[in-house]
Amino acid sequence: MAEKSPQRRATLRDVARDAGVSVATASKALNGRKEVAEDTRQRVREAAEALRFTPNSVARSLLTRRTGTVGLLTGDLEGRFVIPILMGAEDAFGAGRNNVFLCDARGDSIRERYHLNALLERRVDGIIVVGRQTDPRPSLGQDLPVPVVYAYAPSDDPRDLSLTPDNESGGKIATEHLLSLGRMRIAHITGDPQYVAARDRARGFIGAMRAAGLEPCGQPMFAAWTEQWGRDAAAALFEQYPNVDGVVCGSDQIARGVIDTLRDLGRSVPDDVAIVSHDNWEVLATGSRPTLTSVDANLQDLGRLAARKLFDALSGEDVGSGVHRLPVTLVTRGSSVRSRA
Amino acid sequence: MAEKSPQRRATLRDVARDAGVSVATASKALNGRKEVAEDTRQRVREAAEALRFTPNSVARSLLTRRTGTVGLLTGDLEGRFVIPILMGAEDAFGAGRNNVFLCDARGDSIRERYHLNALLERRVDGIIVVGRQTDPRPSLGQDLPVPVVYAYAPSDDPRDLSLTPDNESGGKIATEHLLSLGRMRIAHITGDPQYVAARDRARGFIGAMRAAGLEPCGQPMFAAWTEQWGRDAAAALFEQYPNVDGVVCGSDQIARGVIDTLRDLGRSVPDDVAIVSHDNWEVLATGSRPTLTSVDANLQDLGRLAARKLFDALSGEDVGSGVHRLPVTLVTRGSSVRSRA
DNA sequence: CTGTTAGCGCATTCAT
DNA sequence: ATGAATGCGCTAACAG
Repeated sequence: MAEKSPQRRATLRDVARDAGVSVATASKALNGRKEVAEDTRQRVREAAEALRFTPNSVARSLLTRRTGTVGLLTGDLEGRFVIPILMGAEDAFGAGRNNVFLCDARGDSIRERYHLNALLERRVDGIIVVGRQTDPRPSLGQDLPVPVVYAYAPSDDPRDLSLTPDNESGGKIATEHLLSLGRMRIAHITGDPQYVAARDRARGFIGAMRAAGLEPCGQPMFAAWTEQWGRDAAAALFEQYPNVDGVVCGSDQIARGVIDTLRDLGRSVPDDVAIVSHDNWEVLATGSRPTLTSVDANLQDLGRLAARKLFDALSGEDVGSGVHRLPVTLVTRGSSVRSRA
Repeated sequence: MAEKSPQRRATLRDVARDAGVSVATASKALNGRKEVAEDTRQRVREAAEALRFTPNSVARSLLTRRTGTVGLLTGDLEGRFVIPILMGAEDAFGAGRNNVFLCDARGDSIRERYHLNALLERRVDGIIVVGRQTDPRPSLGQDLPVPVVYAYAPSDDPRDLSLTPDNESGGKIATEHLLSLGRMRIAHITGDPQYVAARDRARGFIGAMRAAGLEPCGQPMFAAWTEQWGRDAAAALFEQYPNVDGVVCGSDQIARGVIDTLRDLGRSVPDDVAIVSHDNWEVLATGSRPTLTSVDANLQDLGRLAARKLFDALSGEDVGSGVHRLPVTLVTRGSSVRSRA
């Protein structure tokens, strides 16, 4: 591994000394300020290079009262939805001079409080709170000294700014897609009814059906976000409604299960039954046979936007407030439209 | 969202003033130093509370030359393997007073250099480099002023400390598991031969077969880490060797594909053919029918260990060097042993 | 036990 | 164009 440097790292003073100038001048030279002679600047640069000088941003922060850091407070990293958001945020920051502190509270509110405090002590310029469900979560409060943006899981306080995917619209476009393909006997199999996401999507589904003047085939079937439930639900569904020709699934896992059962039943996807699902989880959607048409929540964009909102806030603008529902997109694949192979 | 605090945040001086003591005393009081009268301490605490004082760790860092931060430099966050490692590291740090800077270089070495520099400017106490493959990656160099640990992807410089899963042993225990079940006609279907991981596992497989005095059914089949390849390879395999009774798969995705084809062929898993795979990717392994027996790389442990090694280095110990191959574990499920349901 | 003094490394006045 | 001085907020050494 890398050697532990035997002596102190070079400071601006060392550079100044070697370049034969004052610290002030050295500072100006390295920071590209105009009021410095070109040759002086060059000398300073060379001295800095020779000493492998790395400016100490800790000292700078102390002075400027800006650390250029942002805290990312998440409930759990396992969460499939946290990562893309995190990537989006990291992406937006990575381009600039900011860095992200990652804090995983492991779903424990005590630990969250603890991490929040740590972030505040570190003088982060702002905080993004990322939840793993779209259910509202407790606000961190209004009296924080830094701006906060909530991503995925909205805050339960409308004074906060929250960004979350528009799941109702997701259920809608999924259903409209099937309708546009001429399917008319459509059912909805989805996950845990405790999740707002499940209920939102179901609402979108029903709304789209009504708007088309059609009745859904049975009530939306709620249970779990698993392949197993997809298999079981599909078996029950096709027993009761053998002529269903389209299924909107609440998740890719459920869709995989549904397709599995349909194969057992000898029904062709998409010819006999077209399937649309949610989440567009790459590994599930593209590994499936046929591949899955799925609604993508564009989480990376959501993360980017969250970061951008924070930037705006840092430059003095108001962050805004309320829950913003961000657009989702349909990704069409083989489970709804037969690919010409 | 949270208000931007109108005025400066309270400083230790404010606290000292309100408590009627000097800054030094206030500092000692809050830091729990012995040389302070209990009632004084109490007064200071109350003043701090009243002012909602949050110590500025930036100032403290400047003085102590320790930031209590660690950089986590990763190639790409999408990577399925990065997250658990990251969780492990965050876990190990989260317990203490440390925080993690997350940097995603997006697979770009320029950006990696850029991030590395940023981390150094921020005076992180150490760095963990996480790659997405077990193939060796370029060292960051020996002349860094902070300790570095490489996780998952080992450094190509033996002077660095690298932690990576023992994939050869993974191939071995997977195979031995099938052998212990009495299977004797075993084949190996795996991923991209460019990956060291694929070759290592294959070596483990062959070694275990030889050790048992058996010949593998055909050469290990290399191609891609996808379900599609699993399906295709299985079809080819069982055409040529219809009596295969066990398959070691290079990944859970491949295993899913293999099982898919076996169902088409009317072969029962695990009765006719037992399957073992690698990665133990929860969503794939438990969603499968039957569920997948899979080799888990214990990546979270790996991340934790990496963090711990860094700690040791920070306390002056030598980090050590060389590539350390960490133990992997077999998780037994329904694809190799019929569950009594 | 408490207060005074002295920086940590840097960017910014304000002189020169 | 350059440099001396100041202080960001805190802790450590020392003196009382």
